[in-house]
Amino acid sequence: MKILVVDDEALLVKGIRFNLQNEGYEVITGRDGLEAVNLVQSEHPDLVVLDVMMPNMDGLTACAKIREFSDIPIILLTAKTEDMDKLMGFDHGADDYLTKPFNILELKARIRALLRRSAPREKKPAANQLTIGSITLDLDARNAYRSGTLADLTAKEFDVIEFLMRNPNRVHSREVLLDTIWAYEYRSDIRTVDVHIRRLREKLEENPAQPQYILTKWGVGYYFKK
Amino acid sequence: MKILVVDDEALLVKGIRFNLQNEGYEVITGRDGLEAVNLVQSEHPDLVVLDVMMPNMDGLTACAKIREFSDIPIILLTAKTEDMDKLMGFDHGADDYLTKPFNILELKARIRALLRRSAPREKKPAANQLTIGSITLDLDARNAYRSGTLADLTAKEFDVIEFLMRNPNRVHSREVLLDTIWAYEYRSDIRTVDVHIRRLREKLEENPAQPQYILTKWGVGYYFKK
DNA sequence: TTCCGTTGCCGGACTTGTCCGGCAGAAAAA
DNA sequence: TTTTTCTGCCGGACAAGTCCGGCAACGGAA
Repeated sequence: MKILVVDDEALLVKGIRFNLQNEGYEVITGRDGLEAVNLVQSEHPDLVVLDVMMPNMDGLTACAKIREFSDIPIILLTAKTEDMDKLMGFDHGADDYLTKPFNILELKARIRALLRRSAPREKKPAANQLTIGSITLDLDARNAYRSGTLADLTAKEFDVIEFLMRNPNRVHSREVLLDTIWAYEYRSDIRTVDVHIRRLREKLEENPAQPQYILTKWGVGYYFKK
Repeated sequence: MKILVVDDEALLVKGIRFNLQNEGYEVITGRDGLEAVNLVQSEHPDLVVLDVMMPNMDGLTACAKIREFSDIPIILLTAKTEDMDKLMGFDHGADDYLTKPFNILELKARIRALLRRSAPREKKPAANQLTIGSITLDLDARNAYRSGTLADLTAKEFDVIEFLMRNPNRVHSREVLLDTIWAYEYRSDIRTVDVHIRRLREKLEENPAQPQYILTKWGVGYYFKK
């Protein structure tokens, strides 16, 4: 998550940056309203924190400008409570307001709440994936993950592990695997399966010598243990 | 727009109700947390204002309960600033927080901001464009931009990149691309896709030799990386 | 004419299949 | 039960095959 912080008080910006980075956000900064608008266009942040009083272009104008082309969440900062009161009477398109000096915990909480609300729209295309134990397949991207880290599988390898994971706890003979995965390609050597199993273990198992998922049924074939 | 206000101080509720109704909102009210949860389920309001200190069930618990079945915007009210500080440290699933006594203008402004964001149901005859990373498509003008500068794509090239960007992070085989993009035109050679991909990379990637968006899944096909 | 979509070709990179020696597990024998 | 035999599995190495990207060129449409 990338956050843009814009204020002409360098010290304040530095403090906010430090705190947000500790929280795991990526932070970019600007000094005035003009910069703010440009940075939103070029950097595509996920949220903007804007001071109201700034040189070049004030925060309210910048806020309106940004709203012309983006629906990104915006938090406005004001120095005085009186300004705040005036602010509240109108709809500037901002999503939240804070009066300086503010509690950094409060800023964090408000950022969290806004991101939580605006985030789900990106997640929507519900990841088409298949997870058993610590192994996950992303069926769209055709990627496999072991404990969250990407394992670089080849096309055939992915075909094999997908078939095994779609039919777990069930032993498949080499013949069956060849027939279904290798399909109508010419029927190759039966040991080919062994090699693919071995490579999958190397890439997906903690300890390939003692696999806990891709198991051998002696004298029969292979299966994926759930 | 229907707003649910829940607080055990009848006078405060009355004041808020009066103000919000003047603003044109429909207002329903409750006295404790249990009622709050039930009313959200039965009345389906568009937003909830919840006091933290209440009999029967406090506001935080009610908030969590509501979050189990609804994504409706929630504003929490606290009596003391100290409570507020504690509140801020955790993520309760609320969207906003206010300390009593508060300016009624501020409450109105926050309600307005939350409803604006959660009601994109009337939205978007606006800019018909599609942006991922530094690549933007203008679907009306059928123009593509790399970091804001126009890339001069041909018709087919635009068709290809549009399809890829509409289905990002998902691998498409050459066959699928030919079937969907070249559709009912006579089925041409499969390598045609390769050439179009190459030209798109030349026009849209910083470094076409090491593309960061238009990627190859070896042995499978191509995909657009988000 | 110029531009665009298509096709063929080639070198290099990557993947897949095969072979083989060694070893582990299962079955048979003691 | 323990020991022996044997079958099947594993892992390394290598060879064959496949795929990809770049280049060049052709034919047709604008």
